Amino acid sequence: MLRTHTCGELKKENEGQIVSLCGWVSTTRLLGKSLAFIDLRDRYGITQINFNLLGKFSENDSAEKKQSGWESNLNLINKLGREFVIQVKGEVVERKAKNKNIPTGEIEVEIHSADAITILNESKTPPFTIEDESDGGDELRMKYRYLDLRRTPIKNNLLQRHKVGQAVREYFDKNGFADIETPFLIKSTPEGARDFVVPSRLNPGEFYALPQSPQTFKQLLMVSGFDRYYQVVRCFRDEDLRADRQPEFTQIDCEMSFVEQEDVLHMFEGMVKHVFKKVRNLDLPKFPRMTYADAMKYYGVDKPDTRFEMKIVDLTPNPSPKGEGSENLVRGKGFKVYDDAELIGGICAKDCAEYTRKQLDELTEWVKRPQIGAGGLGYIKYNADGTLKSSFDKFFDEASLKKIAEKFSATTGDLILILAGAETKTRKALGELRLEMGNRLGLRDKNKFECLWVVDFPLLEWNEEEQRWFAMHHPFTSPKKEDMDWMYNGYTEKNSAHAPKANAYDIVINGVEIGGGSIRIHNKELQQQMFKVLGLTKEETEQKFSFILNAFEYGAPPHGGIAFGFDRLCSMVIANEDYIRDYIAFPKNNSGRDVMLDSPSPIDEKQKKELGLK
RNA sequence: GGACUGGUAGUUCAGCUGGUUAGAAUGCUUCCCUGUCACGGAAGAGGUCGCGGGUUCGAAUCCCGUCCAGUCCGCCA
Repeated sequence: MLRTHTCGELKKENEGQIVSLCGWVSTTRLLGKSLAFIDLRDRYGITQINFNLLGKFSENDSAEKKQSGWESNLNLINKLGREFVIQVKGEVVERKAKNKNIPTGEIEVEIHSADAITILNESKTPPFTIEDESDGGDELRMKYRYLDLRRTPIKNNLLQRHKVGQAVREYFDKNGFADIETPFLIKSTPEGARDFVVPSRLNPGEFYALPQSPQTFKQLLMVSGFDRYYQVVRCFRDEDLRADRQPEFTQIDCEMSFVEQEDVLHMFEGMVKHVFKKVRNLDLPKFPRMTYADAMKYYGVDKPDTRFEMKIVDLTPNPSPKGEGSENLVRGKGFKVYDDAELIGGICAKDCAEYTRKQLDELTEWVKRPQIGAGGLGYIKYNADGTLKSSFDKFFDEASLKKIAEKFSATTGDLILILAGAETKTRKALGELRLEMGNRLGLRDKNKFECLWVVDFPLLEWNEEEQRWFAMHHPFTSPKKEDMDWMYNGYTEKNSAHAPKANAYDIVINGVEIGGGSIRIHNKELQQQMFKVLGLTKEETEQKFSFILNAFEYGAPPHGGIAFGFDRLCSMVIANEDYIRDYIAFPKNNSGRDVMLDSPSPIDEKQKKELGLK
């Protein structure tokens, strides 16, 4: 070993020891001609080297010897640049001036001669500073990712990610789950995301697909009798990227046999709790359940951020057959927008009645952006003096406004924001507005973790454009028992009004979808019927899915499972954020490029020919 | 496929209602400094203002196009 210790472990107890350290020169500080400090950094920390440039000589040593020793010391310290890799041998001594900010701050390693330092490798000046707060932009940091990974925050993210992974494996092992690998070179299937595809040299003109997830394999493993399976596995989807989406990402893929939905929720809630306990020492309370319908109704999304309330209030008269909200508070006042709107809804922002015209105009512009797409923004200010002021005063008297305010349980000082328009779009816009207000009011607390299960997802959605049904989760999801009849007789209806519900569930933390799963179909006839409902012909079904249909003929057990986005789970557990690139060692940029490798790249003609591509 | 924001020194940014020699900080180089730890002080080098075209006496600045990056929408079973 070139070192006896790491740069993070020397403490006062080590005083007097002769040690050898290896690491990267973080900074050098030269103070005059006789004293220099070197911050030596490795994965474990930083240790200060105290370099006495005058050297250590006995009285008998000649002046020339002292002079040349000093000169070579000075030469060396001037030569040492940032990120040089060096080995240092010296004595651990207590510091005269201690640094309370670092764990090794009580000691330093003292050296007197250039001979104590071996340059193991030189370094060019790095293009950005290797510090906690780097001056480097994203693109540059990605290009020199190996340098970025030297920075403490990113390094810690990866080490914490390792801990999350260990906690996951520990939990599964303890609960009898077997880690079984599944292939990467598989078959392209319709439905779902776009496949990444790999040409086959041995079978010219034919292609493998990379798995979007090991879905069918894990089901086959259930048929094989491995009743508890998991895998931390790479998945591939050729879709556009986002801050929380990479073309290759890691799933914690899980499946269990002989279970019902409740068993699955219980088991994997346990896993998430275990991870939070192990990594952050947090004890999470039991995760609440919310139906998909309620999530959409009160939060405008299927992944509500429940760290704050501000639920959506529906003002549409007779919005549902049950007659909820049937009281007419908005129609027939002469305000055409509300008379015509399919949905009128709003949120109540606590203590925002003081919002200025400028702030409201800004919010209006915000909701009118094409990404949100609202036509406009209505508001009611419940002033501190009890009066009410709205953007539609022309049409509403104060009593009417008061009634609306009551519906929101608003009190003086509150601001009610109202959107109106087509139902789906408006509901979504309200959800976005709610999150935006949550941001502005600082309600999305970084120290808070609110987990919940969203359950009872619709099994299928009618797609108007393609005039066919789409599986909301995936085509292997089983319908709820009470909707079984629909699968055979109801599906000819071409709208989502009576669409069946599924035994499908998502786990959501702070408004981020961390994982999702379902109880699967394990019956061949039902699976065939599902493909039929989805518009696949018999031939397509046979060609694409015969393997799983065949398997179902040989005693498939009832089974269900879940898959977690491991990258998202990590970014959430480690930093409570929704940006995964800093938790992946070598991520890709917005256009799916690896800017370090400059990949993807063209291949040469010979290679293409060999693969049957030309 | 679309919306928005950005692209100026090695780096992060300012300058952008057109007009001297395009600035700051940081990094880099040299010198000074014996307890620093974001060390301090002095000096210096460093620029195809993303690219192409246009308007103009004159463009980093205005216009058009284009490329790249980021965030979002669509998309992501």
